[in-house]
Amino acid sequence: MSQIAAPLSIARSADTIPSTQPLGRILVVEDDPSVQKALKRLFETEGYAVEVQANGQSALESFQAAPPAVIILDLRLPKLSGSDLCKVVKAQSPELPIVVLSATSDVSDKVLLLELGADDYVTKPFSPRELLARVRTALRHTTRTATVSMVSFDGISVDFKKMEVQRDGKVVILTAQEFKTLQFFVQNADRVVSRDELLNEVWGYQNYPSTRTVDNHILKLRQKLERDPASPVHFRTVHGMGYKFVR
Amino acid sequence: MSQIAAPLSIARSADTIPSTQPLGRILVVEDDPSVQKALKRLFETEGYAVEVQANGQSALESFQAAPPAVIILDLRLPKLSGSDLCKVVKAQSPELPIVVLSATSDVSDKVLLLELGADDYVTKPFSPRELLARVRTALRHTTRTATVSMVSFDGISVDFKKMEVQRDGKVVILTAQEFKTLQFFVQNADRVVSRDELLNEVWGYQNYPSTRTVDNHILKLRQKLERDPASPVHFRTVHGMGYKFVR
DNA sequence: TGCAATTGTAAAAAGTTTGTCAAACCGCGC
DNA sequence: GCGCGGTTTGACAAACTTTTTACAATTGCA
Repeated sequence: MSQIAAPLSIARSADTIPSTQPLGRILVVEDDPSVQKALKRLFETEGYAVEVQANGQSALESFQAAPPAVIILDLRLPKLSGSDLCKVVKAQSPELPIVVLSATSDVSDKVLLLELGADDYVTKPFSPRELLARVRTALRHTTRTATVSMVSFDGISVDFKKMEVQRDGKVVILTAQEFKTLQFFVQNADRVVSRDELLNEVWGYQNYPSTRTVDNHILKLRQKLERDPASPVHFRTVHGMGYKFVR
Repeated sequence: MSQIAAPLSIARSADTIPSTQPLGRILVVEDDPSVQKALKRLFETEGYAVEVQANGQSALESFQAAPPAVIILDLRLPKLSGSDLCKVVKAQSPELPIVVLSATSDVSDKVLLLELGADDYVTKPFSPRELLARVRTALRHTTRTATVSMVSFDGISVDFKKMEVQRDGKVVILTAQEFKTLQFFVQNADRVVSRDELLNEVWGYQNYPSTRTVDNHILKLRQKLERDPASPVHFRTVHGMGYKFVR
């Protein structure tokens, strides 16, 4: 494991707008400008939206204005210490994952982190990939759907664990995005959802494809799941509003 | 890199009682009150039932009255030392996983622990998430390993005890990593697992190879086990999501 | 009825993810 | 230090998905 900061990802250039999956917004709280810069670049190349705050006070304000998906937190901070910030945030949003960056000496006490409510920690110097992996794990965790793992209606059954859909006993293959869309619809059955809401919830804050994209996905879902795609029963259009899923 | 993490989860609040089935009861044996409190909170927010005992003697009594699903054990304990407790428990219930919290990362200590019968250990500055991960792994381990030590399908037989795989009666040699990967797949048959999950579960918490590594191992498994590696039946790709093992 | 806005549809274009191979790397016993 | 398996990485092609685009069909309303 000889990780040096150098050749992490050459694949995507740092300044192209990442058009990848719905990752989240990351709040980096760090006062050292060079670390700031490195972290910002690291996460941005991976497709996250990054906000950097240099001190605890401003970080707290930022968090309260718009909570991010994860916080990466240096423990040594001016104005409001990392541990205090951690406590405040955890009191307000227990589910928000916090990854602490610390110098080895800071964590002489294992109690500290637990009490703070931090979810994970990485000691400096850390490998970029390690930090990424931890952030991803942290995200996956909170995002984990603790809801039902199967639904069925009208001869269609959806198994969220297997990520498999069957119609009349035959497996129907859905793409990742189609599956996610279906999942959202199932979880929001009988409610009218706007295209914008779908884009936000299914596609994520990062990507803003044109709203026509949504229509196309609905089209595919209808073709694959409706008995008569021309007159859909489950994936209904609500003209001028959006769509409504009915079991 | 795409995370499957669509932001559509229903977050579970920390203080609501989880309405899902109980994950299991954890016995925490720890004398430091602040660590007690922190551990209790940590596991309870994750949906476990937690019982705390401050010394070895009372822990032993509690264990005998009602064995928990896992024991988390601090080695330094009053009345009855952690290592003694460990021995007694393992003599009575060899299957009960014990995760030891140890103060030092001393190697001889680790050997000792494993001799005691502990299943895993976490050394001093540990991240909460890491501890959680180990507890989960420990739990999964007993529930599966206890039931199956052999599987066979489609002319392939896997013997977990002997660490041997045969295809059509002939021994197929797998490397350590390949075997672990296979084992994980077998234990999670029919479920879609992401590359990140594989990295975490099979490669472990401290290793962070690139996700390309996973693909290569899948490739090897296919070459060694599938009848037609070009169109795999058992090690299926689920595009955009990960892989799914089907018997 | 007619008009403007909205939605359906299919196919092309753009973009991403995965399969595969060869080379680099790492730890270990000689 | 040297070679040896096993493991990881990087590159590129192939497979597959998603987005865009263009046009047709439908809807709601004056």
